[in-house]
Amino acid sequence: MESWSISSFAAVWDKVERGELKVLQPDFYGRDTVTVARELLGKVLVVRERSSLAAIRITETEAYHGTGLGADPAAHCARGETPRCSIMFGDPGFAYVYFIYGMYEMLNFVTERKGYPGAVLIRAGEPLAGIEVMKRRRPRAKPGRLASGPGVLCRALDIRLSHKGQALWGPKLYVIDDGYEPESIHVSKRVGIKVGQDRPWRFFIAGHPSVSQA
DNA sequence: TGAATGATCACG
DNA sequence: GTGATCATTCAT
Repeated sequence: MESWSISSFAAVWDKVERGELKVLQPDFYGRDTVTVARELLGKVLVVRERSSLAAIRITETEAYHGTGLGADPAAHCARGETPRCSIMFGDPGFAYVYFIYGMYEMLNFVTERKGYPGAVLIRAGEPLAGIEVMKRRRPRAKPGRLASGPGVLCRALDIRLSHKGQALWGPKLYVIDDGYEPESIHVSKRVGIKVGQDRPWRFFIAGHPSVSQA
């Protein structure tokens, strides 16, 4: 679809210092989870490698938040703070990564104010940079769908459990606003959950080839 | 439609 | 300690 000409981290940082790219700060995440999920569409996730980087443009997200009676039952935090989800109760702007189905990592961004739990699941993205290394990690995937799904997105970007707790403004993970504005954002029920289907908290860029469906 | 595959959590 | 569950993926 669209290519990102930047292929080295030095080039990214140069543009950040010149104000052409903006690294999202914790205040972006420290708001209502559903709003953050919607506004993350079109932002660029950069994973810093040794001397290069891998990057995707976020095209599909889901919101999970709340705890206690009446809270979103699909959220890990719904039944209170446990070792796995305690980071959701903490400061916003950090990665919440968990392992599921014995096979896949899932990448989330912690939202809301400290004390109230929330996170946005990053479900899909359009490959922008580091495409060769992503292909090596997912040799059977079609080029435009290297990160089309929350599990394979982590595979393509080599996001591991060890990334849990990483800040989203560096030095390993960066979420960047490069000025791109999605043309049309659609909303739907969340995918792959058995409860909480009444909440329309999935957001995606309409018609984008990296998204599973409309 | 179901197998793969293991961390997590609610029990006791 | 144990068993059910799970915000998935891919091949059948």
